Amino acid sequence: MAPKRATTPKKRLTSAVDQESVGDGGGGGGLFHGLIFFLVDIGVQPRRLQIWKQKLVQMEGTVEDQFSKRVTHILAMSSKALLEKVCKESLMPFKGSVLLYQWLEESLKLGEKVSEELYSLKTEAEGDNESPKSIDRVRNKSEGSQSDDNESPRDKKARHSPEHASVSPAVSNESHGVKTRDGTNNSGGDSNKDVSLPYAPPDLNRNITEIFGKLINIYRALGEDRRSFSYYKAIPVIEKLPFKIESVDQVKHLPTIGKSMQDHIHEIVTTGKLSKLEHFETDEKVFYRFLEELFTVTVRTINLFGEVWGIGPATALKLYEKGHRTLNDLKNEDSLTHSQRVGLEYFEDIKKRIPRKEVQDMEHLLQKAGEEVLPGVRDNCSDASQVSVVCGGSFRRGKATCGDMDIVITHPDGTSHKGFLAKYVKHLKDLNFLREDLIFSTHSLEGTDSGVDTYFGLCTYPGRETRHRIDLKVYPRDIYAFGLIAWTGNDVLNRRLRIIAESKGYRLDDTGLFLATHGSDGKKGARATKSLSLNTEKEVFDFLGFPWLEPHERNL
DNA sequence: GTACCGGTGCG
DNA sequence: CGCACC
DNA sequence: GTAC
Repeated sequence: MAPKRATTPKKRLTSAVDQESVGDGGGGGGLFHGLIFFLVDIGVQPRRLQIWKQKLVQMEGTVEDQFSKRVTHILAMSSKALLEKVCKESLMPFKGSVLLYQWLEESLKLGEKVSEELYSLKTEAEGDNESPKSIDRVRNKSEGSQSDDNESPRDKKARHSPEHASVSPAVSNESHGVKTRDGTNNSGGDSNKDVSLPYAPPDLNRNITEIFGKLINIYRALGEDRRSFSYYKAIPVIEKLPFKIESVDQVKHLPTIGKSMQDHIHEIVTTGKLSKLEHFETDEKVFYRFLEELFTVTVRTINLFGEVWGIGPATALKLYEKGHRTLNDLKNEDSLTHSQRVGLEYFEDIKKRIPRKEVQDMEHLLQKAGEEVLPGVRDNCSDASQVSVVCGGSFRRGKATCGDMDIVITHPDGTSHKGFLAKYVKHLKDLNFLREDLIFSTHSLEGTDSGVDTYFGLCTYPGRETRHRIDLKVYPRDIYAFGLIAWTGNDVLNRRLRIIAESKGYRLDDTGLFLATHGSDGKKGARATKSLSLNTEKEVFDFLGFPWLEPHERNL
């Protein structure tokens, strides 16, 4: 039954922090006496934020939860984060200081307020006289973290392929809602302004992130997911830095960068390489004394096997131990599942990236095919009802090439989606568009589960034979917004949204937003609790109190 | 010392 | 169940 | 490998 109506989340940021003033060994003193801070929480780990607030208050500063005239200092992780929180207009008349958090860190470290010069985010009076050296450098960062592909380190077989064509400015923005025949957006409608900003991925420090990227793969191949994940988290942190790292001191206090990574960074900036990585790449044995016995292995082979769709670290290792050494060997292996066989057969194809243009063509093809399977309400009625087919994933985020296609489907009438996928897949096979199946699951018919139907498979661009990975997801209209968000990503954003939801007492996933029922409610069978009803992406963002991001702004 | 991102299909 | 995937 |  109707779960308690959720009260809208409070807009307040975390309130004044527990003032349990910590002892603080030496008289921290009133370093920040008289200063009034507004902290932009975007892109800051909550824990970190909390610590900073605490410090500021300890040292007699004041922290405001809202941006106001009283504020003398704004601190932000980046200019982008800043603008998400404070609009440019209100910033212009602002006379105080706008600084990077690093200013605070340095000040805390040295025990005195360091010069604001180097940390200013202020864009001078606007218009003509641009800021001095202040910062144009900061303007574009965090934008193009070229975590090219899509998602987590887990998935997507970490193909480190180049998509470095930067971001295509021509972001097809589609609509966030359900497309209706006559082109009106019957839902997602959000701000339609298509701001094609001048992207310019900063990417100083590529020297470091590239090496860390390799370590991610290596550790994953060794089954050390945790460690791998640590590097994964560190990369975006480093990427966002507005300067090129030349000394370890500059990264000493960054989150996710601890002792070891500092050492690594030190070695990289001084010698240009990382001996640890060299070892991994050349020797192939030795390191991991404790694993040595088990893995008398070449990391490469395991890595390679693991790149086959359907084969993960465990299976890759098994296959290696069975004596296989090449992909060709695997073809004779009986134990492979159907999916793995398909993944193996089209190994090279699947790795190829798809040009944006082609994805767009295929999106149209898919939309058309959808309408053929499920003809919409004709007639003149303005409210035509038509199946909606949107390509999410990196495509929707505006990337120039895509590793695969994530198709999110729904129907405005709220019922016609049922049973649609099966017919749709059949039709697409008749069109010779879908070529091989990987996974096919349907729930909409039984009404069990949340009613999402899913298909994973391979498709081809009309007239060609190259296989591309494609996912089709059919959502009931009422939870469509959640599916669209989840499948548009990126994963960093998804996780941030989830965490925010949790902090507000909810659980968020691609099938909805639920009151965090504690423990009891099993989720099998018909869900006991229904998702809160939010019709558009915008509504979800708003509900969570997260600043709206256009799809192409979601490459966090 | 220990947790770290979560949920689902397949075999 | 464990493995793989998103 | 990092943070609690």
